[in-house]
Amino acid sequence: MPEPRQRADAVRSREAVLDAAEALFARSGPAEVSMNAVASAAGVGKGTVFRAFTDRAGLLQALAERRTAALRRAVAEGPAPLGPGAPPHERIPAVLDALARFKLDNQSLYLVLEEAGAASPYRSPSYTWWHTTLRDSLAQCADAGRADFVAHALLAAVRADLIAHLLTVEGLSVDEIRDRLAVYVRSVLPRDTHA
Amino acid sequence: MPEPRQRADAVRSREAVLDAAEALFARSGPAEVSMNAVASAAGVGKGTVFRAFTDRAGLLQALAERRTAALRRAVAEGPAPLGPGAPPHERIPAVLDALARFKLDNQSLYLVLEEAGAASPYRSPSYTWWHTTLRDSLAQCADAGRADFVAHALLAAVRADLIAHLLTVEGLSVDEIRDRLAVYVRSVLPRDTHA
DNA sequence: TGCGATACGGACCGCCGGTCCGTATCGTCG
DNA sequence: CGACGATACGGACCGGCGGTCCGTATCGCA
Repeated sequence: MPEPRQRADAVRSREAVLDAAEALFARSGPAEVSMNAVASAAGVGKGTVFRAFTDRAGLLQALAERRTAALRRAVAEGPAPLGPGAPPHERIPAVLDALARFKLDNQSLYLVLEEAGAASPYRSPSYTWWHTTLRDSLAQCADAGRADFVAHALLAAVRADLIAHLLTVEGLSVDEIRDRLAVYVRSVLPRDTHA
Repeated sequence: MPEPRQRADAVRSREAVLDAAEALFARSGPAEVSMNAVASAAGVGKGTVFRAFTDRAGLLQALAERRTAALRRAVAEGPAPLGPGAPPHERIPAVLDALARFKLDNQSLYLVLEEAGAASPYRSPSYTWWHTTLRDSLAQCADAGRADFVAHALLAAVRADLIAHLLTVEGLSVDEIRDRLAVYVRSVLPRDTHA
C-alpha cells in the first residue's frame, strides 16, 4: 500500500480547517465550538471537515498533535533539562513544568481535549506518549514497579481543568502554580537521589 | 421564608427519579443515559424530572450527594482512622483509600459526575468538601502554605477516569491500585512525621 | 482534451437537553 | 364534605448538536 497521495484541494481544506479550529478554540470556551462553526469559519462545508478528520475527536487530536509538536520534540530529542540526556531528578520536574506552562498557554484547547466525553483522555496517543516518557524517566529513579502509577499521578496533577480552576477560581498566578507544582513534584521523587 | 413544604406527589416523584437514575447509571456506561431514559425508567414525564432537579447537572449532583452520604459522615464524624480524631499521617491515606474504593464501586456514576462538560468538577460542592477536608488534615502536617495544592494533586490521583483506565486498560486489580495509591500518598506526606 | 477518481457542500437524520402549557392532583379552608 | 386555589404532571415541542449521504464540481493523468 503505497500511500495513495492526496489531491491538492484536500490538503488545502485540511489546513484551512485546522487553522480555523485553532483560532476558534483559542477565542471561545470549551464546548462552545461546534463542528458547524469550524466548517463555516474555515469557509468549507461540513462534509469536508468530517471527510478530513472522521469525527470531532479526530479533529481535536490532530489539533493537539500539531500544537504540541515543538514541545514534544524538545522533550524527545532536545538538550537538558528537557531532553533525554538530563538526569531524571532534573528532567522530571522540568518536563512537568514545561507541560504545565504549555497547558496554561493553551487552556481552552486542553479543556476540550481532556474532556472525557466518548473516549477517555487516557487512551489518546498524546497522553500515552507523555506517560511513557515520564514513566521511563521515573524508572531510572529507583521505584521501578510503581513508576507507572506515579507517572499517571503526576500527570493528573497538571490536568487542564485543575490548572484552570487554580487560575480562575482560586486566583493563583501562573508562577504560583508553577512553584506549587515544582515543590510537589520534588516531594514525590525519592529523597536518596537528591544531590 | 418558611420552606413552602412540598406536595406529597412531588416527593414521591423525586425519589422515583433518583432510584431510576441510580439504577441506570450503575448498569450502563457514562454518557449513555439520557434524561429521557431516566424519566421513562422512573415512570414519569420529562418535565417532572426537570422540575425536580433543574437540569442534568442538578440530577447528577443530587445522586452524588445521596450516594456518598454515609462515606462523608464516616469521614466527618466517625472514628479513626477516617474520622477527624485520627492523626493526619494516618487519616490522609485512609481517606484517599476509602475514596478510591468508593469510586471503584461506583465507577459509572463517577465517570459521569467528573465529566467536565458544562461546569468543571472542581466547582461542585462535593469536590470542595473533600478538598477542604484533605487540606485541613494536610495543614497539620507541616507544609501549611502548600496544603491547598497538595490536596488537589492527591485528589487528582484518584479521579474516576484514571482509576477506570488502570482497571480496564492496564488491567490492574483493585488491590494493586489501592497499593500503588497508598505508596504514592505516603511518598507525598512529609517524612519527618513518619513514626 | 477528455475521463475516471476524488473531494466538495449542505440538506438531511436521529437524538439530545431543556421549555411550555393544558390538564390532573393535592391539600386547605369554609 | 365539597369546592377552589395552588402546585405538580406529562409529553409535544424547540433549537442545535454530531454525523451521513449523494448529486455536483474539481482534480490530475494520459
